[in-house]
Amino acid sequence: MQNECGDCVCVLRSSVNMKDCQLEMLGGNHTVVKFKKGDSIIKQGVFSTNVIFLRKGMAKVHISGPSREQIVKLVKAPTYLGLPTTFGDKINQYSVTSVIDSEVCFIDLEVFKRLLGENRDFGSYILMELCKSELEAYRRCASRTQKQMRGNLADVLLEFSEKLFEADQFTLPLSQSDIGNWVDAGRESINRVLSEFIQDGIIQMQGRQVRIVDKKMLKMISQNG
Amino acid sequence: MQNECGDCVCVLRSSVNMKDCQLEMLGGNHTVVKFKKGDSIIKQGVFSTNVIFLRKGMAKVHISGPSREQIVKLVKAPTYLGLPTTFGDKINQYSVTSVIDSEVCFIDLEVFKRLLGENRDFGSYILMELCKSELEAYRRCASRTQKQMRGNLADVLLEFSEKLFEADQFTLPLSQSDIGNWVDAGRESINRVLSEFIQDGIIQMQGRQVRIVDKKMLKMISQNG
DNA sequence: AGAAATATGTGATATGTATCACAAAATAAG
DNA sequence: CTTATTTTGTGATACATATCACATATTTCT
Repeated sequence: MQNECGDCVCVLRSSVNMKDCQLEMLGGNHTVVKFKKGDSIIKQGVFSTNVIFLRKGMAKVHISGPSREQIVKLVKAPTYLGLPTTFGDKINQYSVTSVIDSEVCFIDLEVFKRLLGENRDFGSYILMELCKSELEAYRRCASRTQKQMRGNLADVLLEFSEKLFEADQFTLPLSQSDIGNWVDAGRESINRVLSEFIQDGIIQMQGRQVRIVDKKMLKMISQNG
Repeated sequence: MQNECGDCVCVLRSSVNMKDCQLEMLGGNHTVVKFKKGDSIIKQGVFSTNVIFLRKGMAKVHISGPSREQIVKLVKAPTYLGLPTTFGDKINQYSVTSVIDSEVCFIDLEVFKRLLGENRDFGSYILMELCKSELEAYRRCASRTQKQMRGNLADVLLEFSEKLFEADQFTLPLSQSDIGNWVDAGRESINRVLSEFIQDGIIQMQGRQVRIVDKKMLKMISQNG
């Protein structure tokens, strides 16, 4: 258990000067849970008293909009999940669902808050993280609404390739209709553009296995909207 | 000067237990500046070392997107401006421009950080604010992209009326093309829908003076997309 | 006060995507 | 293994909005 927790915060420990006693406090107040692909980790509308850390895996953050479910972003381990929804409101304001098998660490909110107070480095680390994700949210939103489908889909493919999987070949963890909910497009349109990309020799696909062939072209498409 | 600063943080002081010595520290390290309508308060791409507090007035937060300037949100005093852009990055990641004559308080970043560390209440207050604005950003983005123009414009009018001016009658601080940049629409479309609303007896307008006549109908339009 | 720049009002047309309607695959469930 | 259920593939059509093209106000500047 302690051991697990050492791993769990090791990412932070490198940048944050965390005392052993604080690590122990954390170790004594957490639970590790496994989630299978498709399982709900955080559910919008439900009361929450835990800070959640994604140890392994990948998850989608989504919020219910006026007419459909909007995917806000995809995140991969290691990262905190739903800090805004935990601190900003007692009731979860969005959902998080694992898109591949994942492992999650629940930390008691009070313990986490105490830690924030005691360890200034840790506090400013969390503050920074929040700021960055807010900035990212602004950028994404502007980009999504101003580009058209081809550009947005190119962005998604590039994000999978460069940020999430860090490979030219990967398995899409989302269905086409989910991708549609991410980039504000209909499922059919996603399918059509994907076909175009294959036709044009930009990507290859078999099932959900994607291979990016012409990354330069993808970046071109991403840029000119 | 001290006096001014007492006002400046009075909003916080009510909820945050700030010691007099901390107030003084703040008082000694700030500058109050006036901005006229249209002046740039924070400029994207510029190096920044100040936390900025909007004492009086109203400002638009905007970010340059792939093809045009995207207005992210409108804020009114009293509020901090650009915390994410100050903490998240040394270089401003978005711009803030006053839309009516405003008064702004520049606080040295280091002093602000020290304050965050020393005063736990203040720290968690700021953390909360950040979380809330991130949640708000998610909600807005989902709403904007899923609703169509009439719904979005209704939202904007309601926001002016209920959140920003707290009155049924007010003067639009934005041009129609700015409103377009806010809700992702062309200037002409905004104009047309505005005319429709007038025709339908939902609002009255003379110049930029707006009077909301049928608020219920506006809310209806806001909801059904 | 007069000139220049910016903001509004309104038609006609173009265009990207949504939506509907099915068929075929692929996955999950019993 | 068979039956449901969810995904994917593709055409035809509809529609909301962008875009273009002006005319007219209104504000700003000198």
